[in-house]
Amino acid sequence: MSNAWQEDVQAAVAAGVRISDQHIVDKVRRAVLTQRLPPGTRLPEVTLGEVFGVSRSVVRKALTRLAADHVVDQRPNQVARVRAPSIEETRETFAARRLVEGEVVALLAGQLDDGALSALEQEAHREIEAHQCGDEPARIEHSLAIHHQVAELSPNRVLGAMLTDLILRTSIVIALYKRPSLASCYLDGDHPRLLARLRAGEPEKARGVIDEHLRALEDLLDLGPRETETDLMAILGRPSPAEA
Amino acid sequence: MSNAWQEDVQAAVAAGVRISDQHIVDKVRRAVLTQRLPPGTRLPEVTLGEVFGVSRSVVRKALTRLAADHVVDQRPNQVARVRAPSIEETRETFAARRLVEGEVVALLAGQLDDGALSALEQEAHREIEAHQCGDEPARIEHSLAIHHQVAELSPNRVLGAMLTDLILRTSIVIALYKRPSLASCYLDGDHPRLLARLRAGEPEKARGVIDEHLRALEDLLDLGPRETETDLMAILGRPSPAEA
DNA sequence: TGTCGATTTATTGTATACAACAATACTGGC
DNA sequence: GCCAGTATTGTTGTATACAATAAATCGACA
Repeated sequence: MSNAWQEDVQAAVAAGVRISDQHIVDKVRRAVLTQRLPPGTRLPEVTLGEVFGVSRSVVRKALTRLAADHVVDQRPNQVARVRAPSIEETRETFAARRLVEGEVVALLAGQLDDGALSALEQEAHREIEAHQCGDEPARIEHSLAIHHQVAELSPNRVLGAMLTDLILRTSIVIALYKRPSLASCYLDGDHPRLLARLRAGEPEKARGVIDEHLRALEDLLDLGPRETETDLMAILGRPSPAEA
Repeated sequence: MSNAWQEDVQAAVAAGVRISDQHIVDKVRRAVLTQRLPPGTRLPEVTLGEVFGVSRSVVRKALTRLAADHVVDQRPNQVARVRAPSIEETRETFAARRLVEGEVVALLAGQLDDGALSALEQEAHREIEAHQCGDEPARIEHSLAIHHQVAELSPNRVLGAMLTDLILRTSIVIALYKRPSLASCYLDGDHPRLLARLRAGEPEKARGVIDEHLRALEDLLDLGPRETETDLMAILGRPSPAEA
């Protein structure tokens, strides 16, 4: 029950930081992203309230927003749970992200000033460093930072917001379906290649790089037919897999 | 203050229909869509609660969800208001919808069974009838039904949900920025053309039809430079337009 | 008369109490 | 030992009370 998670929060509370629903949303999102809160985890309102030192009112608002962000499942009269997207939805999420992020980088190609480009290149460089050091959490951090900045920089803010959402959802399912054998989902050179296209102002090439990048990422996941265990269950005619 | 709107709600309450946050969300969404609730309208929690016969708790949840749907603006310590997207955001929303709906219809081309296709064609036919009768509300209803069904039928559910959101947002800004001189935003033959492409199984043609359709729709709006009045205000150096 | 300031009002933020519902555990019968 | 029915517990749904904040109003003063 008691995660290392609670310590951060209690420290924040002790420091007098104002805990609002936004903070809870951020904390939970981050915890889900880093798999400290694995899919299916129950998130009772009172428990969350105790953890954050607020009442259910605040927690409820946070949960509603997290549900809108597809991070948790909120069903009537039932405890909220961390969402566990199906394999099918995972594929669809990747397809959607290819479409949206492809368009965003195409729009961005040749339109970025040197400052933004440099910041991106710095993140890419740090990602490589982190990977060489074997520091996977840091590597993920920098990789996410690149995509996140791309979303932020999108000239089309509507698409940018949609991309932010899709990056979050993709990250969740990557954590969920990553092949255990793989130490990392690092794809060598993809990010520098993308940035080179952006700098060179080649929209379609940039779109192509992103498309390949995301396809390669998806291929790294274990999205094949279910494992033997669950397959047997299905064959034996279990009424409902209880899996969204 | 008292709209015809309230009557429906009070009738529903009298009929013993269970009013939940979902109902409020639907009602407000619909009212915004049909411009019975024009952009900028204040939506105080107590007032809404009285109208629907529920307490603020329920209203708050509904407002939070409506904010997530980009229908209302919910800022801290401030009364929620019906969102008034800017002209820039309007253009971006249309661009996003062209991208997403284009992809969806491309995925759909040649993949629909006759039942779904027939249902769509019936809506298109009824739209034409309504237009010929001069019944604009009905025409909008049928037009929306077509796009809505396309979103529902999307093999990629993630894209489908995104499209549903974009259809709503587009409808809002159409109502907002429609040229007053125009009686209707009807585009002759576009929908039948789309359905023909879907039936024929021509993905790229279908994408092209949607793209043109949405561009034509956008061109029907008054998205030019601001009017003289507001322009003067800007020139005179008003500190902040206070308009999201 | 116009503007600044204080007071009042309107509205949201938060906590809490109770009701309704779901899931679980327990007990009695078979 | 197993199943059904019931009691209990856990959890969410809703309403309400009070605190905190923002907006509006009014009044004093220049």
